[in-house]
Amino acid sequence: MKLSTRGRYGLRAMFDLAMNESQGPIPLNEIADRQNISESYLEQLFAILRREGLVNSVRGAHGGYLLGASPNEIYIGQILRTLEGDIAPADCVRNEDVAGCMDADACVTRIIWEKIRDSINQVIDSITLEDMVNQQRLINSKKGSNSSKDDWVIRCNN
Amino acid sequence: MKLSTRGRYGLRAMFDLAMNESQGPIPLNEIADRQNISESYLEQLFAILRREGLVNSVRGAHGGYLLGASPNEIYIGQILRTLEGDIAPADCVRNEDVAGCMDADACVTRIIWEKIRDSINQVIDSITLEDMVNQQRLINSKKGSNSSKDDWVIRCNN
DNA sequence: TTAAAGTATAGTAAATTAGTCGGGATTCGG
DNA sequence: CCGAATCCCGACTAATTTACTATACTTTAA
Repeated sequence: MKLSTRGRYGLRAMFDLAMNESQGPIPLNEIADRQNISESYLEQLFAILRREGLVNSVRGAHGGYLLGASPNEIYIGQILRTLEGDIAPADCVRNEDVAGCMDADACVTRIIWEKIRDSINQVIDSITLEDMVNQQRLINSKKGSNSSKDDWVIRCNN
Repeated sequence: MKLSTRGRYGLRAMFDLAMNESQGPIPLNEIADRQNISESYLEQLFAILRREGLVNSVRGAHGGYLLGASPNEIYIGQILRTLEGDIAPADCVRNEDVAGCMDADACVTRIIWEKIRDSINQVIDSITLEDMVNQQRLINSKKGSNSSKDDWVIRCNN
């Protein structure tokens, strides 16, 4: 019942972009360094995110990636779903593989999976990247003067 | 982000026991047949459930398994957690492997994982086996006279 | 005594995950 | 125009996890 690294790394990388929005295009190696994620793996993830319009790319020297919309328009649900597919505890409650669960209406466990799915979606579809950025800045300001530029960097791989 | 078969099969098997509570000990091969789950795999799951006290076993001929408590005392959260460990989208928000996420308080993604975890737990810790049984009987009664004894059997593997 | 059950542990095949690798195609700065 | 910095693409692979299977018990009712 864990998210895969796709979703977890992807969210961190998008959050990284949001924190650096004003800096122009951010090259992947910067994100990879800051977040301690393999650059070539990130390339895969960003290819997916780009197809979905969640990021824009700028090719060539001094290129990099930009958010595809303002941080307050990007919900983390979009990010996670793009990278992981529908978030659900069982296949029979994913839109994708509507997986012929015959008699679905009469299936009590299905009702449980639906409730779990819906409660997850309610969380991830109510938080934007902007929310995350604001929360991070609040945390940093509370830490006071000894906060460095990279205080917001997420070090662990979760 | 799917539950494994351990949790999914386990819940169905426990629900099966709850539906048949009055029948005395239920042997695993009955559950395996009804639920279309490998019997030897179920054995493994029931070994875990037994250690946790969620079921009691009766050995020997005419033996089988009984619920370890009344259906209204068994929350599906207990079942899922016993078989899957803490339900959480990332390791850093599991009680089990408190996995040294240094600076955890300052980690914004962690806050998201916590919210997801909590919303899932709220669902699974508010539903009992009795709730499931009641809901199933309600569904069956609505279907009217043409309902057979095994109308509640879950056929799909989700 | 025998057959129907549970108990325990090890092994294994399949699937998924989490990457790596190699070679392009673009673009900027000099 | 050249070369370095970048994104782009697809195939490949290693590691892990999952989902069982197999084997060899022990216990108990009839």
